Parts: sequence; structure tokens; C-alpha cells
Amino acid sequence: MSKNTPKAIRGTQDIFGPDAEGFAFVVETFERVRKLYRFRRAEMPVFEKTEVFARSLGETTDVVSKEMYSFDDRGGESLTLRPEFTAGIARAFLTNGWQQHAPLKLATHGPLFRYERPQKGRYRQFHQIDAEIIGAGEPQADVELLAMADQLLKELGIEDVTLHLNTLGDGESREAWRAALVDYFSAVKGDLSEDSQERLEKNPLRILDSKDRRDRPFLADAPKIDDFLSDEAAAFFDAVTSGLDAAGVKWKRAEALVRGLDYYRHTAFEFIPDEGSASADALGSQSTVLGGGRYDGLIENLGGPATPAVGWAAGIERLAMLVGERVEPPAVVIIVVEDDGRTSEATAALRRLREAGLSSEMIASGSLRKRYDKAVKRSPGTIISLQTEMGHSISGDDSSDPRVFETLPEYK
RNA sequence: GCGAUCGUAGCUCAGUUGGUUAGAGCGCCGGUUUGUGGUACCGGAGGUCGGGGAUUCGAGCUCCCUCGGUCGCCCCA
Repeated sequence: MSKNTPKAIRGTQDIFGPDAEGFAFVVETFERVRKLYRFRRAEMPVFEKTEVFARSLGETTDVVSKEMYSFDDRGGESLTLRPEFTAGIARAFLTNGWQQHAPLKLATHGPLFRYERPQKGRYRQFHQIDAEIIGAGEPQADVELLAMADQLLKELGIEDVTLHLNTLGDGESREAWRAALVDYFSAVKGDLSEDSQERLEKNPLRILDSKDRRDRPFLADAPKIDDFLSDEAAAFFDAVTSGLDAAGVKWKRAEALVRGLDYYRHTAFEFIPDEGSASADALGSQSTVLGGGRYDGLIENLGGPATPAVGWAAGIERLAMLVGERVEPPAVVIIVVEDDGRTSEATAALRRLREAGLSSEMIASGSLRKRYDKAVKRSPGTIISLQTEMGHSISGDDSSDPRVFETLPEYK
């Protein structure tokens, strides 16, 4: 590599080989499951006016205040590369009149951008799959959404993660709880970690899942959301949990689970690897594999009508790490050209194989005597070797697809 | 933004208390052997040891700066 070859941007990745196969497997599985649940596909732009995210996520959140990739376009307007899907989907819902389709089940996937220090399972350009139900305020929507997430993880072969579930209540419940937490933690402020003292000002709910030892003694006796839930909010949560039970989705109550973004109300959830599991090891300190919740106020914040909605997103890279490396399937046929005069013959044969839907390639370069060895190393179902004197040899008869010789009877 | 750690061929790594032309395996290219084929052997290409500066007779190895990777904190998928 020359010294003046440009390097990739920090936090971006070039994905290839087994990793790329894992990535594709996640996306393909998501597409399949999403159709099973009748979620409709949507595509949004990767950039929006900055205000779309600033107004949706909350001006004071870290994402908005320091993690957005923002820039001015030539007209001087501030634009931002999407740091998440939900805000853009809400904007699209309003500007395209998708209200007419409500309740609307949507699914999408693609790249997102966040200006952060990269580490295991976290990148500046990362990729998510995403599912939302917009315009449905009933708990059954939460159940539907979570049932889909649960089945997706199962179909990906990820068994050692558990749904951690909480409710943040409605707006009033959440505010009352928040105030009680501030009172409680303020009383012991001096004994809290520096980080949590800061959280007390900015985001007191997050003290609850602090990793600092100094905060732990105070967590167990902290005010519980359940004591502040309105009757309606409690009934809503009951309906969600009983619905999950009916759908066969295993879950675990996580009273300390809160979500970072301001727009969440009622249901909040994360699928987290079980303690000590292989998945927990694979993810390092990035524990959440899929997360989301209900965001009934968001669309109103963007100037639309009051519209309830729930959604989740999951990092494709993180899921791919749990799925493990996936090998590329070998070719059905490899044609080895051991006589350069027969290259055209091989080209014609390949065309017919591919038209018949049989994956195939040829090896026709490099040392003549090593071409066959190269083919063997790629372990195809069948090797057809075109030799001098118009001869040929076949190997792999046992594992050959019968269609190979239906397509190319002359080599049988 | 903060902390830790690493940075030698395309890849994975060796390189002794600093000492002459920097090595291996794999991969790649060519050849020999086996004569019908995933073997073995030989040879070749490929590195200004991340970059810059300092110490020294002499630095891949010591020191400083810088740039990158990785992991962790904050935050988050």
C-alpha cells in the first residue's frame, strides 16, 4: 500500500467474506420475517433537515448535542446524516399523508451515522433493521411488534438473549417518577459517582443503570415507576405483558430499564444477552441487541396530529456477531480450463449452467497444472475439467446436482 | 471528550540485554515430483519495521511527539 493511499474514515468498516455473509443473513432473515408479520417495506433518505432529529430526539440528548453528522448544504441549510430511523419515518409519515394507511406497520433497514468513538459492536456508520407500528395506540400493537422481534431472533438462531421489559408510564407518570428520583438521589448526591451527579441534572433516570460501584448501594431503594403509574398506564402494561404471554414471548421485568431518547412513553424494552452466555461474550460491553419502545408524543412534536406509535431497531453488526461467521456456499460447478484453446467452450457451458440456475465459475488462469488444484480447494459439487485432445474429466459425481448433466449432457 | 493497549511482508506473527544485507507460516506467481490430480519439494515477487524527531559509533528494539487500530468510560443499536 502506497503511503499516499487514502484510509477509510474512522469508525467505518469494509465488510467482506464470512462477515459479509453474516450481515446478509441477518438482512435476509429480517426481510422474510417482516413479510410473515405483514410489515410493509419503506425507504427513507439517509439525510434530513437537522431539525427533524433535533426536535424528535430532544435537544439535550447526547445524540443531538454531540453525536450528529451535520453539515450545511450549498443553500446554507443544516442537514444531518440520520442517527436513527424513527424521526425520519415520522417525518415521512406526515409529509406523505401516510395517515391514510394507519395503523401502518413499517419495516426498513440501512446505514445510520453517529459521531462516536468506535469500539466493539459500535461504529460511526452502522446498520440497523427497524420495525414500527404507527397510528396504533393499543397494547396489542406492542405485543405484535415484540412477537416479531422475538421470532426474528429465534430464526437467526440467537437463543441466549432475553426480552427485558419495563414501562415508563404515560407523560404524567413519567414526570412524577422522575421528580421522585431527583428527590431521592439529591439527598445522597455527595456519595454518587461524578457521572451520576451530572446525570442528576441531565437525565436522572439513567442513574438507575449506572455501572459505577459507588452508585449501587442506592439503587435498590430508589423509587419505583410502579408506585407512580396511573391506573390507565398500569392497565396498559398489564395488557402488554399478558399479550406477550399469550404470544409465547418470554420476558423479564426490568424496573431500571430506561431508554435514552426523550420521546419514549409506556413500553420500553431491550433484548439483552443472558449473563455469562456466548452472546454476552461476543458483544463485549455493548449489551443491547435490539431495543425500542412506545413513542406516542413524537409525531405531535414534529407538528403532526397526536399519533401513537411503537417501534424497535437492532444493530445488524451486533446481530451478525451473534450469528457467527457464515461460509459462502460452494459453487455447484467449477469448470477447469486446462487447455487454453477451450476457453470459449467453457464460457458457453457456464452460460447454460447459470441459465439453469446452477452457480458456477471457471478457472482458466495461472499455471496449467495447478488449475485443477485451485478448483478442488473451492470444494464445488462438481468439477468439469477440459483437457487437451478434447478430453475431459468429471469429479464429484456423488455430490453432483443431477441438473448439471441434464444441462450439460455432453460431459456426462 | 476521557482512559488503557497495540502498530514488523497481502494475512497471522517471530525478531534474543540496541550490533553487519529484517525472518517464518499461509496466500500469490513460476517450476520439479507424484503421471488423473486436494501431496511433497524448489524458486520468485512482495517490507524505507505506521509517520516524524531525539539519544547512540550504531535503533524494529530506548525516549518524546503524531497518526491509525483495538478495547473500555460517557452515551448508545
